[in-house]
Amino acid sequence: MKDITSQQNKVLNCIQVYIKKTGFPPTRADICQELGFKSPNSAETHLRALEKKGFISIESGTSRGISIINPEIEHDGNDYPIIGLVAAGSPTLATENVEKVFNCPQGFFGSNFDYFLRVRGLSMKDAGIMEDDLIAVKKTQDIKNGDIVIARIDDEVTVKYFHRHSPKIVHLQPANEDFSNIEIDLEHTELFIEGKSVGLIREN
Amino acid sequence: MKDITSQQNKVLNCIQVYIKKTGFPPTRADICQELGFKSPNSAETHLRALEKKGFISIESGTSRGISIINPEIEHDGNDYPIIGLVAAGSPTLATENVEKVFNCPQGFFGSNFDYFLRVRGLSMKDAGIMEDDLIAVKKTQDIKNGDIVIARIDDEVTVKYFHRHSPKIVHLQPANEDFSNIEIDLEHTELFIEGKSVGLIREN
DNA sequence: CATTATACTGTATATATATTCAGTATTAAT
DNA sequence: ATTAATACTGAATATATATACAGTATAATG
Repeated sequence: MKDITSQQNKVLNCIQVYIKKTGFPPTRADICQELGFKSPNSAETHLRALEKKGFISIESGTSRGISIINPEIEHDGNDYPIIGLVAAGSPTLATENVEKVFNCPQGFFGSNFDYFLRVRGLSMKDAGIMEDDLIAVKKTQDIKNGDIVIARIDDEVTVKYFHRHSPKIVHLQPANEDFSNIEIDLEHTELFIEGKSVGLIREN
Repeated sequence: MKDITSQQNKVLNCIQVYIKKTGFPPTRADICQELGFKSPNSAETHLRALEKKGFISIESGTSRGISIINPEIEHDGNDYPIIGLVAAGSPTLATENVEKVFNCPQGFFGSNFDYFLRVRGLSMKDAGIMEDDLIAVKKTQDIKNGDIVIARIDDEVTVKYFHRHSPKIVHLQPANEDFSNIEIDLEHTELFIEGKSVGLIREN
């Protein structure tokens, strides 16, 4: 993510606060009023800069068409997004990945979590994780050996047991004898941990 | 919370999905397009009804000024008892069997259900049902072959696949090769079906 | 039976809003 | 030294949008 100037950061914060307060994004004029600008073009240019740098997206010709990209995931109450476990690509909250939202009380699973991941394949079947199950994923890097993690290698996302063999070697173990262990040398391969599983839901 | 009609519910869902997808609320026209209405006034009247009933708030004179009001968390109809799968005895709702209650939105699993059953043992592990999982049980006698049923033989309660071989012979099949099939001759043994599994929750 | 709520179509319009254009000024980079 | 990015004011405008008004029709209610 690119650099952001202090003024642009003010605008970004302003947008976030406005959405939190009202439930919908601000207009150019709203931003001007919040930050004391006198011309809507002040807001416009900041918005275009933020868009160019990838912090927001602006829907052209659409009123209040601002949306924040990759925000801290805020579950506005109790709706959690369900994200399809696509073969390639990060399971981000990019809109095209959100299957639907699922209403779930806070603290449903002991730990808090950020989204649901729809499971594809049977590589974790011996851990009781079946096709189409919903894994409650908590975005965290705090992983212990034996945790079930959502890992990304390049653009491939998988759910596996996490085992650190040595500072540089990590094993991603399936729970299905038909699948083989993945050994990762962190020296040569980039491993990104999206988070870990803190719960599971199955709809029959 | 007041009653909501099915059409109003569609509109409310439409708003939620739209916000989740785009980051901002829909216009009247957007709702019309999503739901197939031909007049913006169709959306308008539904919105006013939803506002009157307290599901949304509408900022007057403001484009996309719709925000969803978080309903009071209803503990009335949404607390389901968790019942321990005891080795002996029927999993009745007698208070002494209720571990605790679990708050869960209505319609959480497609079908309605009556209580949660805490799983003991691994006899259904190949069906992805592990120790300590919570099975959502619907009390019903409407069982098809292949359903996962909660069955009681004398005072023994088990969770198994249901297979009717003949009018008098029922097989209760585990999903674990370490356990053996149970064949029941209804002529000589009494089999009571407590209900069937319609969902599953796992807390890690 | 009259009334109210629901559930729409269709038209019209004031205004809310995005967006472009024309400037000015400062700072960082090439 | 010149370009590019930042950081604004101010005015103008096409259009996106809320919203009122005029109808039609059905079901529920008292």
